Amino acid sequence: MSSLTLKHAGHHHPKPRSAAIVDDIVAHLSSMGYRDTEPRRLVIGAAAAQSRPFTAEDLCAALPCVGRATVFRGLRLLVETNQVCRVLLEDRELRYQLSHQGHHHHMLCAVCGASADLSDCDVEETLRASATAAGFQMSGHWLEIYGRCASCAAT
Amino acid sequence: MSSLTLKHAGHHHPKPRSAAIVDDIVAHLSSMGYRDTEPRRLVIGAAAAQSRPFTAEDLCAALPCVGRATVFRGLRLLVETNQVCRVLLEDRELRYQLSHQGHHHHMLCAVCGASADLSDCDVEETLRASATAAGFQMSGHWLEIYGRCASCAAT
DNA sequence: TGATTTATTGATATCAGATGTCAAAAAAGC
DNA sequence: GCTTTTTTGACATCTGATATCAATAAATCA
Repeated sequence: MSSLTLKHAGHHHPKPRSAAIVDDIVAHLSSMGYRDTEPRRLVIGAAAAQSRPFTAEDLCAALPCVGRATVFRGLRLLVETNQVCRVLLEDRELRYQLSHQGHHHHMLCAVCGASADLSDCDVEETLRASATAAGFQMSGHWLEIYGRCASCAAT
Repeated sequence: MSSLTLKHAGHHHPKPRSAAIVDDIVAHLSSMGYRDTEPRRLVIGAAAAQSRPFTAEDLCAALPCVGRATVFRGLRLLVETNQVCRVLLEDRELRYQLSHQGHHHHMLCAVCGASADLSDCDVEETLRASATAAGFQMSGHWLEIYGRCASCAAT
C-alpha cells in the first residue's frame, strides 16, 4: 500500500475534519460493496475540501494525478449514494456539494457564492397544499433559493 | 387573478392559436430591435406547437429546414427575453416551454410528462420568511414540483 | 422605389461536460 | 501466497451548445 494514503493519518494531532469525512464516506461506500481505493479517497477528499459548490472540473483541476474519467465516476457514485447533492445556480450552472443530511434546500449567495442549508422550513407543507388545491399529487420537488447571505447582506 | 392563457384570443379572423402566439412574440421581439425573420418565426411556431416541455433537439427535429445553430440561437433569444422558460425535470434533464406570464412554478407529471403552471400560491411568502429567519436575504428562487397531474392521479 | 446598413442565417468547426471501451492494476476474499 | 472481481486511466466517443464567417435578408433612409 502506498505511503501516500490518507487512511489513518497520524494520531499525534487531531485529524483534519476532511479526513474524518473521507473515512465516513468510504466506510459507507464499503458497506455497500464499493471498494476502498486511493483515487476514490482522493476524489472524496477533494470534494470535502471545497469551500463552496464545485464542479467536476474543479475536482479534476485539484487532482491532476487522478484520471479524468475516475473523477467523474467518483462524483457520480457520490451523487447516486446521496453523499453529494447537486446544486443549481441562478444562471443554471450545475454544481455539487457534500450533502449534510436529510432533505434540505440551498440558499445560494450571489455575492460570495456560499451555500447554506435550509432544513427546518415548512415550505413543503405549503407546497403540497397548493399543489393539492390544483388537483396535483405532489411527490417531490426541487428548490433553490437565491439572494445574499447574512454577512454579504450586512455590507 | 385568473385567465392566463392566450393573450388576445379572439379577432375577426380566428387565426390558429399558435399563429397568434407567433405574431405576439415576434411583435415583442421587434419592439426590442430584433428582426422579423422567417426562420425565427418557424422556431417560435415550433416551440408553440409543442404540447409539453421540449428540448432544443425537439425543435431541430421539427424543423429540418432550419439550421441547427439558428434553432439554438432562436431558443436562447426566447429564453433571454422571457418568452420561454426553462423547466428542470426530476431526472435533472433540462427542457423548455413557453412562458405564460409572470412568475410561476411548474408542476410536472411523472406519468404523462405534462406541465401545469402554479401561479397563485403563497410559497414565496413562506420561503422568504424562512430565509429571513436564517439571516438570508432572498432575491429569487427556482422551484419545480414533481408528482402526478389530476388525470393521471385519477387512474 | 432602390441603395445602404446591419442583423441574421447556415454550413462547418469547435468546445465542454460527460460517458463508453478495454487492457492493466489493485482490492477483497480465499 | 493466489484468484476473482472491481476499479483505474488513457483514449475515443457522444451530446448539447457555441464560435466563425461568408452569404443573405430585413430594416432604414435617400
